[in-house]
Amino acid sequence: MATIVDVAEAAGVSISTVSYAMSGKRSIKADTRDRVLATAEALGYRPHASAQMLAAQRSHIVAVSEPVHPDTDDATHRAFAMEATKTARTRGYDTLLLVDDDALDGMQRSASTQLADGIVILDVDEDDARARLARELDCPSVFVGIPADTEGLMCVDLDFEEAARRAVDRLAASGHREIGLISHRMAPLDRGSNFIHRFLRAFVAQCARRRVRHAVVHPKGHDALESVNHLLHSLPDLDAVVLNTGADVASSLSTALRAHRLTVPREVSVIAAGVTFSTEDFPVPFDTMPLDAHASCTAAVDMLIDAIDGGNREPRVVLLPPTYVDRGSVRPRHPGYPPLRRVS
Amino acid sequence: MATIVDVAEAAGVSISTVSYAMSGKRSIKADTRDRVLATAEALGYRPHASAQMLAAQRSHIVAVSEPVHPDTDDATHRAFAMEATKTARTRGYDTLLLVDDDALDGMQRSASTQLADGIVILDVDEDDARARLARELDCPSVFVGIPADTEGLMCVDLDFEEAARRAVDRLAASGHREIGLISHRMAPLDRGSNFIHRFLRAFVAQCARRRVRHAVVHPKGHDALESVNHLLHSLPDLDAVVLNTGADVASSLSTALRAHRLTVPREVSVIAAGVTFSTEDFPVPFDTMPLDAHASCTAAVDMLIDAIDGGNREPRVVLLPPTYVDRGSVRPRHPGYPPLRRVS
DNA sequence: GTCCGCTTTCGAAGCGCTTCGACGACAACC
DNA sequence: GGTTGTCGTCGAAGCGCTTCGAAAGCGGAC
Repeated sequence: MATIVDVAEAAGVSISTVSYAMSGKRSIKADTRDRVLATAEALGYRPHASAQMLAAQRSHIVAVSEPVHPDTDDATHRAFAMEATKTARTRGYDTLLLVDDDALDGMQRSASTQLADGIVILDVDEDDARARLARELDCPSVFVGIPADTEGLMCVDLDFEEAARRAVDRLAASGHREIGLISHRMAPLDRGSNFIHRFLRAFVAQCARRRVRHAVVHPKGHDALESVNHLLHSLPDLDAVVLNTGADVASSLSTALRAHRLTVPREVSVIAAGVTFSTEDFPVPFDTMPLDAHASCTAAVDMLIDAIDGGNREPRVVLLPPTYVDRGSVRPRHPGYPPLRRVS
Repeated sequence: MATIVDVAEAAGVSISTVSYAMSGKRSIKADTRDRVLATAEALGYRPHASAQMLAAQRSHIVAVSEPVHPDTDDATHRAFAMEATKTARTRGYDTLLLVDDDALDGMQRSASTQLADGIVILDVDEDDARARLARELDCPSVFVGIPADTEGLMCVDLDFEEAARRAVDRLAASGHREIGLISHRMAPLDRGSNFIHRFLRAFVAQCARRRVRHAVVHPKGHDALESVNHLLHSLPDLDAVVLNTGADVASSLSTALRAHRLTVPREVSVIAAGVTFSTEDFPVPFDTMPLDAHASCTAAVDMLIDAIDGGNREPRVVLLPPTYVDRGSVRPRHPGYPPLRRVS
């Protein structure tokens, strides 16, 4: 392995010149710089990561805390880990994976040994032990998700409340009067997964505000049929369904409705909100306000890096506005109702 | 942040004594050691990771290369990443996640900057560019999966060939004469995903050897019905199905068979082989030879660490013998057939 | 009393890089 | 001609740890 000393000798300069030529932190005469870079290239020189970390007091590594629960949705889980890693990489950072058994320990360890410059925290619960730890650590961390107590934290997430409100508003405004929400299963809800609660509360509140009847169901299995049965029991004139659930349940919704002689959007309008999967390939695609792992992770990683490099550790909560993708699964209920203005 | 110097001063010893007390690499008088450790504890001393790496010339980090394809199975993907990380952690190593865009670059980078001590390579294709790169790098790497050319590589995987043979043997030995294989979709197969090929080839060969008729189908959608239709077209007297496919297809198999008035194991025996999901909670659980992410990753990480710390870089291919879990989904075809001896 | 060997501890030399202060050369200015 | 400033480069001091060789202290053998 060639070291900076080898490059310096081969190029006939001092090691500090090599360092500055490579980092660009001081001006170096153009031909010296070119010669140094060419020499480095020729020798296959790659700076030694730990030497660089030690000298620069910066590891260019971020830790990603990603707990796994029995009810974790694999696709979502993976998408967030991957997107966080990708974004970090484009910013010059590598990512260290912290798994659950090790969540608190791992944060503690990577922070106090200064292995990581910062921490991204995924899959946040309403009452999350990692939030308490994050406040103590003097290593910046960003939460992707909003715990109940955000005091002193930096958080980023889709604005689930706004997504719920927009879904209800859009349905109410186009004349729907009985809206069913198919939420997530009880397990993650009980655990306190933050966004399910946020969506649910905002949905219920907005239905009250708009004076539309509503019902909520938490599916048990993978099929939507049981959920649809439940909803129709509470709302015999069900005319809209909002989905904030997994791909399995969502993909079987049309079939489940058909079992009751209901079709989308003729008898029932559907909006999927805050979901990671795409409904594009469904037999009947649904209007969607996606939970975009890429957007969330990019925002989170950028905030983290701004805290590391820019020193901006101001606690704050950033809510990303939902985007409404119209796929024609919402149809006005009253004949002659003015055509909908396309939102977004 | 307390450093080793702070601990040394507070404990009234030299820094080398602190170092040895903590690492145990030289004997230190018991009461000195205790005093040092107590002081370190009291000061909240954690050795600085990069300083340790630099001095010891060892990062205690392994990189995990995990490409993502459009056809990647999320659950499997996640299980392997998590298990690799967990095992590494129990051995004192952290894991760096290398995502696809960055697969070759990432390996190159983490190896040549000595950021990683070794590399675990997941989701291996038959013709994998990472295999070529691994041969050049002087950083040890272990493949979880077997590429076509294993020259100079260290590889670990479930013995898919043996799993296929055992499935066929067991079915043939209990009188089955028409075995259908539901394999994976075409996409990963075309891409060259190594284990699908290995299973497939061994299955076909063993059917020929045992003189049983066979047919193979690659499902298109998530439902098994279409695959069952195909199999029944080729094998009207289908009496057994071997599954080497995803959870979606597998979970709908019983229903799909029922559509043809076939039940498991009455008319059709079923064995799932080389699968990551459990069939335990299926309405009809299937006999399974699981692809155990934990076992594979443990073997791989241990092999890697033996290469790093033990210096054992001998190229080799380790095939993990399949375990047969009997759940009663295989029933002898001929009345009076001697009861099966439990394999496994 | 001397020498040997053992245990326990220390000092110092790195590991490979970054970065600060300084220095030499040269041009510009009064 | 001296002063000032700028540019390009160098030397050396770290960053916080590991590890090697050696020294100090001590008991036992001769």
